[in-house]
Amino acid sequence: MKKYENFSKWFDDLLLNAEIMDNRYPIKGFAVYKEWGAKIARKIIEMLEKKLEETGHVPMFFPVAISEETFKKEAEHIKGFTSEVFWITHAGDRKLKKRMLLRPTSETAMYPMFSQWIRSHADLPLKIFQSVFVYRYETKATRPLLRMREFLWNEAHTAHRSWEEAEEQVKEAIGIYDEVFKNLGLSYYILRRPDFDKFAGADYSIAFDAWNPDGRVNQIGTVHNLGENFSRAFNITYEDIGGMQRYVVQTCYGFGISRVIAAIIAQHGDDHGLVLPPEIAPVQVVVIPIPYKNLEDEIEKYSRRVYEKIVSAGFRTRIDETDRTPGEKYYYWEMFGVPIRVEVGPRDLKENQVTICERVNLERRTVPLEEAPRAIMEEFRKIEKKLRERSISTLKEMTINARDIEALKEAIKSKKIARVCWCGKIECAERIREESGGEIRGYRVDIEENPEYTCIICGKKAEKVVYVAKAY
RNA sequence: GGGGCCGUGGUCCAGCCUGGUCUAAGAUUCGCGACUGGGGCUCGCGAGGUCGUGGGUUCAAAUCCCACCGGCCCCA
Repeated sequence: MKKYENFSKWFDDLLLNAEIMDNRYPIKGFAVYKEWGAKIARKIIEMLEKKLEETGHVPMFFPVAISEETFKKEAEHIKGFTSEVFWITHAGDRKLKKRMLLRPTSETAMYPMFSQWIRSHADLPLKIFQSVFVYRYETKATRPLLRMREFLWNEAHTAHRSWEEAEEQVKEAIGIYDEVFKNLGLSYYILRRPDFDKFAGADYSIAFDAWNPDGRVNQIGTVHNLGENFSRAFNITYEDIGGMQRYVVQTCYGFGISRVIAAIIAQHGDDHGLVLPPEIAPVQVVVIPIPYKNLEDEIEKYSRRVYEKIVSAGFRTRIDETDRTPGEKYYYWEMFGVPIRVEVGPRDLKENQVTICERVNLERRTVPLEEAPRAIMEEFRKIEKKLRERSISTLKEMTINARDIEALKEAIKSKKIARVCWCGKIECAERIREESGGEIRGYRVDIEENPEYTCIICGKKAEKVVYVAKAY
């Protein structure tokens, strides 16, 4: 399996072989999360929800069904989503008088409740989240994990007293996502989307675009400042200290769990299979006994001792005592991305040591059994560092500074992300898309970048440095 | 939105153009046994297929035609 030769096939094969997801479910855009995928998803959710709760967000679960009437309250929002809504129109063989829909996102499920819950400034800020499946009838080609009609995400929704408070909330949200993504070793650009590409109903949107080996960026998270757009539509008001009724200012942000799994696979995986950051690996350490003739019993006994030692140090550990050959087991567990393999053979038995092999570069070293837990912990830190650094340098290599249209076309064609100067006009944005096939994803918000050139299309003064790429 | 390619045991794939020799070949996987054992070893026996679904043409369809479902690629 060659990741950089045929990413699409590599990715699909890996999903199946590593038991992440089985895409053979007979409905387009729907698939099964198998054990490995489900466990990874749960670990990611755990990491994220912990951070959300630490920053004052509370968990809730809202219904999947939304009434048509409620859904239609915010004009821009409907425009953005209506073409991809799944409708509930029948109950048994009776046609419903009032249609319902499956949430494509939960603003319209939540905000009518917000307007009942929020009475005074003392009820603010309100910060809630849920990790749920949402439904969008995608018309473009669906892809497992990357573009599904049912996908798993975490969405948080907040309400505030003022624009300034909401701005602070946007920063906090970006910080939370950035920290979780960084802990997973991912790299990406944090981009403010151009106005024509913002979330339907938002004042502005900021998104996390992760790199992918095929050059198509993967939007793994978005943060929106909704202003008063929804609070006016849903009449969410509070009484301020002076006794005035005011509209709340809202934010919402979505963390694409399915897409984060895709990014982990795509950025860290290699020709041997998955490479998982230790924190989310369902199995962190696998013990492989290497039996030799006439030494089977001793090796078995010793490798169980090794296993007990590692388990009791708190690592998620498995011992592979099947009768396949050691080499087969190496390939097997590498496929599943287990960060550390502990090999236990006659040499180790004799020296009272173990051989540990890390997944990123498949480098081995031997350590005394007593020191194994400490050495494993050390390797975990190194693995995390190596993954992060490798991913960052790939993102750098993938980004091409394109001065003119030819360079832009060449960059997109060769599966890169182009960095270009743009005047801000929509006509020029359209030309960029038509000429190159990539779209403007936005300008960076983590650092300030000043245009070095004029607009790549019209040659007039450039307003922003923007990033252009194909997208999922 | 427009165009093209594809669908055959769990997986990969031959056969299709030129219908009959297909009772569908091979590899892999899986089960049992032996052997081996520090990177996918080897051997024996065995299991596994409504040829995506439905309809049509024909004496005869995996093969030709139509529709649908599913997958992939290119263009917008």
